[in-house]
Amino acid sequence: MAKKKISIEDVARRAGVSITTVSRVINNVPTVSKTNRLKVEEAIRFFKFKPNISAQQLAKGESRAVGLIIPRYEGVYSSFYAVEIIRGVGSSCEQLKLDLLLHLTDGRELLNVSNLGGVIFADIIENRQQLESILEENIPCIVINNIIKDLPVNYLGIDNLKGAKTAVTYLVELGHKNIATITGSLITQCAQQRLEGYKLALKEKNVPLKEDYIEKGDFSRRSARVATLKLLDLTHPPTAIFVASDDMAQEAIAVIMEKGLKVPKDISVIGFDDNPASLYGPVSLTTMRQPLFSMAAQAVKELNAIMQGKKTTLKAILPTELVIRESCSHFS
Amino acid sequence: MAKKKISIEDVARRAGVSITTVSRVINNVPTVSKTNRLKVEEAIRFFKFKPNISAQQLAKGESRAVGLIIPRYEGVYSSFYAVEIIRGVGSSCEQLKLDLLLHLTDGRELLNVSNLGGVIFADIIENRQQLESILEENIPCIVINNIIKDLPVNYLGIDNLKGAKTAVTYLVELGHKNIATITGSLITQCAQQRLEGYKLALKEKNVPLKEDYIEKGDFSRRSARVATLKLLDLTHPPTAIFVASDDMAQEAIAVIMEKGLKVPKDISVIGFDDNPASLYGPVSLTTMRQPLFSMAAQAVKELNAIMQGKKTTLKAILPTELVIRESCSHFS
DNA sequence: CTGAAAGCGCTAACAA
DNA sequence: TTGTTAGCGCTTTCAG
Repeated sequence: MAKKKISIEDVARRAGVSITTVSRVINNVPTVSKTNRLKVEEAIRFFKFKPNISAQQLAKGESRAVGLIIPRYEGVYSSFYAVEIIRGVGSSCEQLKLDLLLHLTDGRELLNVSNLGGVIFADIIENRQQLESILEENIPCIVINNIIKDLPVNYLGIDNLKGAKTAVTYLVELGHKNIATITGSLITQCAQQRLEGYKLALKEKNVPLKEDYIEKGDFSRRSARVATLKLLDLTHPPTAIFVASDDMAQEAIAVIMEKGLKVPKDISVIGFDDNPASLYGPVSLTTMRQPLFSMAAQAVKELNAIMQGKKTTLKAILPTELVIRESCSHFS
Repeated sequence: MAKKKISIEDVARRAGVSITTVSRVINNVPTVSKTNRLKVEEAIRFFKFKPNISAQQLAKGESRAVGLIIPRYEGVYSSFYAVEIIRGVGSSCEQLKLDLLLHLTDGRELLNVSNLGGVIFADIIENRQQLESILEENIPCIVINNIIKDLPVNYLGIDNLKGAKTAVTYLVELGHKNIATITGSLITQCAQQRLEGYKLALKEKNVPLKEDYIEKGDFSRRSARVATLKLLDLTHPPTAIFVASDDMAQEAIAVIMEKGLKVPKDISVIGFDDNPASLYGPVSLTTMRQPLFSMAAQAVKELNAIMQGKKTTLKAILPTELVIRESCSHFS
C-alpha cells in the first residue's frame, strides 16, 4: 500500500475544517458551504489526496468492486469467449466506476468476497461449490453464459439451443441432407446445448442423425482441423458442417480448401459467435451471432442495480441471430 | 458486501478465546497452543468464517492485491497481446495468492491505488500521467512490454528491436532483396521497435530501403489484408514480408493465396508472436517467438518480491527467438 | 502462550 | 451547515 500517509486528517487541518466536512466533500454530500468546499478541494489537490479505499469499505460496509470469476478449463482463452467477456465486463465497470477483480479459478478453493460488492461468474465449470457458497453468503451475484435452473441464482444466458437449431435448420432448408457438426468442449453448457440444437433441428426436419457426423472438438483450431479431416475422410462426407465456433469454422474452411474443395460450392460451413475475424478469411463466414460483449456489459449493469437494491432477480436468455454471408449455399 | 456479519468476535466467543488468538490462527502465528488452535479452527469451520479483507488491509497497512492496468487503445484485444498478459498475470497471481484488480483505462483519470500492494502497467500508451503519479506515491510498480529510460521505473520488456532485426536478417540471408513489412499500430513502442529493427537489418545488410515496402497496419487482420493487397499491387511486389504479428501474418498469407500465389514459393512471410494459432494454417508460420505469458508471469513474481521488500529494482529485457517453420524459403 | 487495549482511515448518527 | 463521537473488523503492541 502507499507509503506516504496523507489522511483525511491532514486535509482537514490544512482546510481548517473537521474531517467530517472533508468526508462530505469526498462523498459529494450537498450540505457543505461553498467556501468550505473550495478550501477542502484545494487541500485535496495540494496533497494529491486519495481516500483509502479499504477504510472506506470498512466504514461504509459496502464496496464498489465486482469480482469476475472465470473458470480455468483447457482452452478458455483460445475461445474468443473469455476476451469478449473481460472486455464487456471491464468496459461496463469503467463506465459505472466499479473496480474489477479478476479471478481465474480451477474451482478448488472457496472465494473470499468480503471486499466485493458483487460477483459475476463467467460460466460455471467444475466450480459449482464456489457458486453455492457465494449464494449462502447472500451477496449480489449473477451467472452469465449458463442457465441454471436448480439453484436460486440470477443468470444471463444465451439461447444456444435455439441458435444451433436455427443454424442447422438453415442448412436443411438450403437442401442439405448430409450435415455434420463439430462440437465445442462438451464440459461447457453452451457446447452441449449447441449439439442438442443440432440434433433437434435434424429431428424436426426428419433428417436422419448419423453418429459419424458428430465430431467432438474443444473450441481449439487444432481440434477443428482433426475433426474436419475425419469428416472429409468418410465414405459419404457431409455437404454441410455446423461448427460450434467461428474460430473452429475458419480452420474447417482452411482444411477443406487445402483438400482442393470449394466453400461453399462443395461444402457449406456455418459457424457460431460472429467473431469479427470471420469476415476476413478467404470466404466470409455465415454464422450465428451471439452477443457476448453486450451480455457481459449488461450483467454488470444488472449487478450494479442489484447491489444498489434497485432490483432483485434476473433470469434472462439472450437471442442469437443468423448472419448470412458467403460460406453456405444450396446443395446442388 | 456480505450481508451476514460473522466477525472474528463470534469465532472467538465460540472457541472460548480472545479475538487476538483468533487473529493469530488466521495469520499462522506459531505461538498458539495446539488446543486453542484446534478450537479456533473448529469455530472457523462452523461459521464458515472468512476474515474481512478491507479490515485486514486497513489494520495491517498492506495489501495482497495487484492492479493490472491495461491501456484501452483501439485493437488491444484483437492483438493476442492482452489475452496473454492477462493469462500470465492471472496465473501467477493465483499461485502467489494475490488478488488481481484489472483496470482497462483510457489514461484519462488518475488511479487510486490505496488498496493495492503493487501495480503492473501492461504497456504505456497515452497514460504516462498515471504512471508518473504512481511513481510519486512510491508504491511497488513494474511496467511490462515497454522500455522506459527517462523515468525511474522498473520494467520488464521484450527485445523487439533485435527480434525484428533477426527476422529480417533471416530473410536477407535466404536471398531476398525485396523485403516489405507490415507494421503494428505505431502508437505502441513494440510496433515502433519492430519497424526500427526492420530498417536496421536492411541497412546492415546493405539492402536499400523502399518506402513503398513499409505498410502501416494496426495489429488487426483487417489492416493486414489491406496492406497485403497494396503490396501485391506494386509494380515490383516484394518476395518476402516481415509482418509485425502472427495474426496479421496469417491474414497476409490468406490474401496471397487468394491471389493464386504460393507461400513460401512465391512470397515468404515471417510473423511475430508465436501465436499457437500459427501452427494450424495452410502453411505453418515462421515467426519470432516472444515470451508474453512468461513475461507477465515473471512480472508478478518480481513485483511480489518488491512488495515484500526482498528486491528493489528490475530493469530487464527478454530475448525473442526465431522459430523456423514453413512460410519462408530461399529466393529463387 | 494469552488477552486488553489502542489504533488503521474513514463514515454516520447525533447534537449543536 | 458544521463538528463530536462512536464504531466498521481486524492487527499489534505490551503486559502478564
